[in-house]
Order: sequence, then C-alpha cells, then structure tokens
Amino acid sequence: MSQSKKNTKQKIFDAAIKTFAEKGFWKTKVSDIVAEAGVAQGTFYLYFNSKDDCLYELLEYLHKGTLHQINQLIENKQSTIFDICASFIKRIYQYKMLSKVFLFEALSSGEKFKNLYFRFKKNIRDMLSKVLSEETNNYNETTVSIISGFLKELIEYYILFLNEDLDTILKHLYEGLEKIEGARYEKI
Amino acid sequence: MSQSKKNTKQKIFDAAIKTFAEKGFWKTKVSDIVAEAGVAQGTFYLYFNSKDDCLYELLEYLHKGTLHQINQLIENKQSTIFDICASFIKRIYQYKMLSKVFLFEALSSGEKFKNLYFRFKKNIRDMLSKVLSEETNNYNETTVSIISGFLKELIEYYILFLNEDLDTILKHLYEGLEKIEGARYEKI
Amino acid sequence: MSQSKKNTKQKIFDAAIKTFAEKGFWKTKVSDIVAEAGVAQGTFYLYFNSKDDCLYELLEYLHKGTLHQINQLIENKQSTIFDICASFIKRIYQYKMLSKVFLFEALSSGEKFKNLYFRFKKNIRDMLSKVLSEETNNYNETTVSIISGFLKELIEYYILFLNEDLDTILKHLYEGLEKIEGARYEKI
Amino acid sequence: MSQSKKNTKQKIFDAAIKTFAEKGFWKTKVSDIVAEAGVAQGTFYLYFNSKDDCLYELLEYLHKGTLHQINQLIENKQSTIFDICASFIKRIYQYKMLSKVFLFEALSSGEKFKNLYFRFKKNIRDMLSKVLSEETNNYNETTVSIISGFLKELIEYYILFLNEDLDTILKHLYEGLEKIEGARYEKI
DNA sequence: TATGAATGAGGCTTCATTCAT
DNA sequence: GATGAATGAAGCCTCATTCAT
Repeated sequence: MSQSKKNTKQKIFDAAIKTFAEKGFWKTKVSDIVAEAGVAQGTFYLYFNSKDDCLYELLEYLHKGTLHQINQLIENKQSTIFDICASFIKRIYQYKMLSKVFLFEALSSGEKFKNLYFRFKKNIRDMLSKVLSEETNNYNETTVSIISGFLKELIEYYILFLNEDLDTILKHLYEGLEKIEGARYEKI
Repeated sequence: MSQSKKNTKQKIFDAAIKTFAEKGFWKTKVSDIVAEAGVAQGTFYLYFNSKDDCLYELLEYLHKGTLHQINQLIENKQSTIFDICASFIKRIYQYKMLSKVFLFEALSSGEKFKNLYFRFKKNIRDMLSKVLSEETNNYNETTVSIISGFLKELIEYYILFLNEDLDTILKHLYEGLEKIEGARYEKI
Repeated sequence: MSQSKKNTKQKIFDAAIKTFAEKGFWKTKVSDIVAEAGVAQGTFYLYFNSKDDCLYELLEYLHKGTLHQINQLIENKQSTIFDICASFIKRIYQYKMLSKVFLFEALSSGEKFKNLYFRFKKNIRDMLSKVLSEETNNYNETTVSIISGFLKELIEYYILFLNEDLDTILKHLYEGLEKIEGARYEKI
Repeated sequence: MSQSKKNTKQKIFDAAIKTFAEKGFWKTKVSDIVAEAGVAQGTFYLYFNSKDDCLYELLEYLHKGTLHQINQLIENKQSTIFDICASFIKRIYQYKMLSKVFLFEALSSGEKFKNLYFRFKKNIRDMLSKVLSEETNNYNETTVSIISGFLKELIEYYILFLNEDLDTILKHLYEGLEKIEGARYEKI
C-alpha cells in the first residue's frame, strides 16, 4: 500500500470515528464522513464496501487492540485486577469517541455488530475471570459481573455523561475495586 | 378517548414495542409497526406525530412507571436495597422488550433520547443513594456506581445475552448485593 | 385491485413502453418513466420492484399474448401458414413500440431477458413447424428458419427502419411466403 | 504509431471485444476491459475518447472489413449468391464475439450505433440485390428480404443460441438458398 | 375514525473520466 | 507512454409522511 493511499484511508477512518461518535451510526451519512475527511464521495468506496463495512473495521480495530493490550498485562504475572481495569479504562479514555461508538452504537446497529459487541464483552469477562482466579481464592462469577458492570458504569456515567478527566475516573476505579475486593492496590 | 380509539392506540403501542425490540429503532419502518398491529399506514399518524414521537412516548411510559414503582417501595421505610433492586429487575424483566429498546437503543437514537436515558439513569442512581444512605452508615457514591453498573450488567449479560429466567437472575442479584454490601437480605 | 390502482399501474406501463422504445432500456431512467406517466418517483416502486422487473413484466405480457393469439389460430385447423404469419405481424405492428423493446433490447439487457427472448423465438419456430408439417408434406427445419428470419426482417427493416404501413408489410409477407412456399394464400 | 503503442491498443481492442460480447455494452465497465487487457484504467483513455468511442471503432472495423470482403467477391463475376452468403457467414463466425455485439447490441446502444447498424444492413441488402440481379432474371426485393432474414436467423439461432459449428451452419445455408433459389451451388 | 395510495426528499452506491506522478 | 488514485455527477431505491376518500 502506497503512502498516499494509506493517508487517504486514515483520513477517512479518522473522519468516520469523529462523525459516528458525534451523530451516531444511523444518523451519519457517508457524505458527512467524506466532507469531514475532505475527500470525494466516491473515494470512500475505494476503501470500504459500505458504511457498515467501515464501522465494522473500526470496531474490530478497537476490539483487537484492547484485548491485545490486556492480554499482555495478564501475561505479566504481577498484574493485579486493578492494573487490568486501569489499563482498560485508559484505553477506552484514549479512544473515547471510538469507544462510544463501540459500547453504545453496536447493540443497535445490526446483528453483525451485536455479535461483535457480545464477543468483546465475553472476552473482557473471561480476562477478568482469569486474573481474579489467580489473584484471589474466593473467585466467583458474580464478582466478574460486578466488576464488568462497574467498568461500564464508569465509562457511561463518568466519561460520557459527566465527562470527567482520566485521573478522577481512575480514582473512582480504585475506590470501587477496593470496596469490591476489600484489598489495596498499587496505583499505576 | 373512546374505547375503540384506546384499543387501536394500544395495538400500535404493542406492535411498536415488539418491532423496536426485534429490529432496533433505526431498522424499524413505520410499515413494519402497522403491519404487526394490523392497521393501515395512515392510522399510525392519528396517534403519533412521527416515529420518533412513538418511541419517545413508549420510553417515557417505561421511565415513569419504573420510577413510580420504586418510589412506592422507598416510601415504605422497611424496604432494603435488595428490595429496590429486585423490584427494578422484575420490572425490566416484565417489560423485557421495551427495556431493551430503552437501555440499548436510546443512546444511539438521537439527542432527545440520550437525554431521557441519562435522566433515567440519574433517577435510578438517586434512588439508590437515598436508600443506601438510610440503610448503611458508610454510604458513598462509589457504591452507587457499583450497584448501578451491576444492575445493568445483569440485564445486558444475563437477560439479553444469556436469556436466563427471572429466578436465576434474582439469585445473581442476591449474591452480588451480598458481596457488595456484606449483608444478608430477605428475598422478596 | 381497485380501479385507481389499476389505472396507475397502467399509466406506468404505458409510459414504460414508450420510454423503453424511444431511448432503449439502458438509457431509460426510472425518472423518465414516471415523468412520462405523471406520477412520483416512489409510485413506480409500489408496482414494480425495479426497472428490470418492469421490463420483464412488459415482455412477458407481449410474449404470452402473442403466443396465445397464434395458438388459437393453430387450433382452427383451416389456418394456413400465411394466416399465422399475418396474425403475428399484425400483433407486432399493433404493439410496435413494445415489440421493438422485445426484439431488439432483450438480447442486450441481461441473462434473464436473453432467455425470455430465446424462449419466445423457440416458441414461434415450434408453431411454424407445427403448421408447416400439417400443411405441406415436404416440411423441414430449413423452411422454418427461412420463414422465421423473413418475419424478423419484415419487422426490422420494413416496420422499424422504413416505417411502412401495415398493408404494405402484409403485401411483402404475402409475396415472400408465396416465393418460399410456392403456394397461393387467401389474404386475411 | 510505434510498435509498443500498437500492441497496447490491440490488447485493449481484444479485451473490449471479449468483454462487450460476454457482458454486453451496457454492463461492461471500462474497468472490466482494462482488467482483461492487463493495463491501467487511464491507459484506456490514451487510445479512446470514451467507452462509446471504443465500441464505435470496433464496429466500424467489422463493418468495413466485411463489406470489403464481400465487394471483392462481387467483383469476381463468377461468384454466386451462395459464395457471397457463405463468405459473410464465415466472417461473422470468425468474428463471432464482435459480431454478436454488432448485430445484437448496436440497436440498443444509442442513435449513433443504430445508424451504423442500419447502414450495414442496407449495404448487405444492396450487395445481395446486385448479385441477385446479375444471377437471376426474376430478381425482386422480396428475395433480398428472405435471404437477408435467413442469414440473420442462421447467426441468431444456429451460431448464438445453438452454438453449432461452421460446417453445420454452412450446410443449413446451402439448403436454405437451394430452397429459396431453387438452384444448386458449388460449395466453397 | 380509518384507510392505503401517492408523494418526494434524501441516501447509498456506481463508474466514466481526469490528472498528477 | 503508462499508471491508478481521486473525482463527482448521476441514478436507483427507500420510507416517513400526507391526504383524499
């Protein structure tokens, strides 16, 4: 892939993220994306087969990257559940707009996206399970649900609704996990 | 409102809930709703100004009813946090399809719906706060976030994804609150 | 089907025939047809799934009607090959524009239409065969090819290109068949 | 024209013939042609002004070549009508794909092409007239129509539809002319 | 009140053509 | 000459909404 081709695709990608996040998948027109990207309507179709396709590629990118990042932490045996969650929250915060699309658009954007969303949720829960079972001796599924739900609440309420900064959110996370797990963590 | 008018509107209401839940707001056509309801296309517009309007009315109905139900429990000073949560879960379970639309479509269906959704979330959190502060002496916002997130996880994962029955879900709820609060509740 | 519905479909049908005949299938836009018919763009899609569909329905109509008409003549045992051909030519002349579409657009409008065209051609040849074998004792396939080709030449050259009137064309037909068959026919 | 330029143009020419014949003029995209030719999209426009232009050049080439070939036969006073027709059929068979485009696409590809087609048809008929009037003493226009139609039927039905081989088709031709003319020809 | 045919603005996508390299 | 990414006009089709009956 040539440099210029890569650039054009990236421009469209960035514009799509921004537009999907602002207007939502269904209200976003391809013409909005290309206007934001500064390319012609037809150019969009050189890189994506459809609007659907574009969203799917974006979500897969976030999905894979996030899981990969967490997996690497897990392989480092010294990572605590706090490290994992903080890493997750940081990534979501970094990709705020794209995450918004993933977490709050996917369920209503068609079967394909719903499946991707639930695959993601399942993966996150599995990772939490793994770390919890290594870390504590009274692991159970309920704890996974509590933490998984708490993470989503942090994102939904503190990031999206209240729009708080990362440090404040990590503080909430720390306090929450402390309460849930009854343990103290080193902040990272 | 005459009896027959009420019936027609109710037919459309029910059809709309079913269709929105099955196909999502954006993929639902007015023609789908009226086909399901067994009335003519034009009839829809005798009762609703628009497709948006119809969804909004539905969500407000769920919103108000749910808050009202919880409020009544709160006014009965003996209600525990478990009672409140169980009542909430039961109602969501009862209006499974409509709730699905509310909890997972609203954020992506336009500004108006997003506002309604966050108003609802805020109300639920406030009620939890109120009960918690009456019930425990170490109440804090973090606990509200944990419980609020846990409730949504129960709905998202156990009701929508795994499609478990009400009793199983209430069991999860009980175990979760026990873990969060470190207390035992009377099951209702 | 209500009267008004029938009328609208007929209006579109007529407009489609005219437009297809004038501009050809590929150059005809749905917007041309509806403009000619005096209805809205969307109305077209109440009656046809697509432009393809519309053409197909038109051609089938001509196809079936023409075959039916000839079949009835054949069942009357006294019909000569001249009667059959004259009846065919008259029908083509009557549906001049639609026939033009069938005979000269179908082969280039996609597989489906090509198949319909060759089915039609085969049917016509079979009918000619049947009548010839009843009428003469030295019937053979070559004669069928000669007559079939002659008929198409009459249409292509005298109707479409020279735009001659029906009587002149029937005169050509009479002379041609006389030459081919070496017999004299009663003009009908 | 340089050698390499000639090669590129020829590659595109050949690809265009193949593609037009397979998919028809309207369904053929310039991108199909260049893919088949193995050149870049822009290269097409170094040799042709437009897709229309390319088809027109192709058809003119077939047109002129065919007429030229027949004219040479006519100048040789000993050529019979069978020689002329056989030569015509052989050429059509040799340029099967291109002929398909000419004979069955031209009428529906726009005014310019329709004119070219009828010019061709007129030329063929004139040549037949000329030979017939030299060969027989009871020449008339009807015979021209019969032979012209028969030739097209041979192409349409036996070449395109039944896909028979050249010898078989020439046999049909021989039998047909024998029947039409009541004479015996030397096969060439 | 109820109907359902008709509307038409608007979105998605295609593809012939251009042009900078 | 050759390339192929970029263009953008144009066309098909959808569907929320209207309105005459």
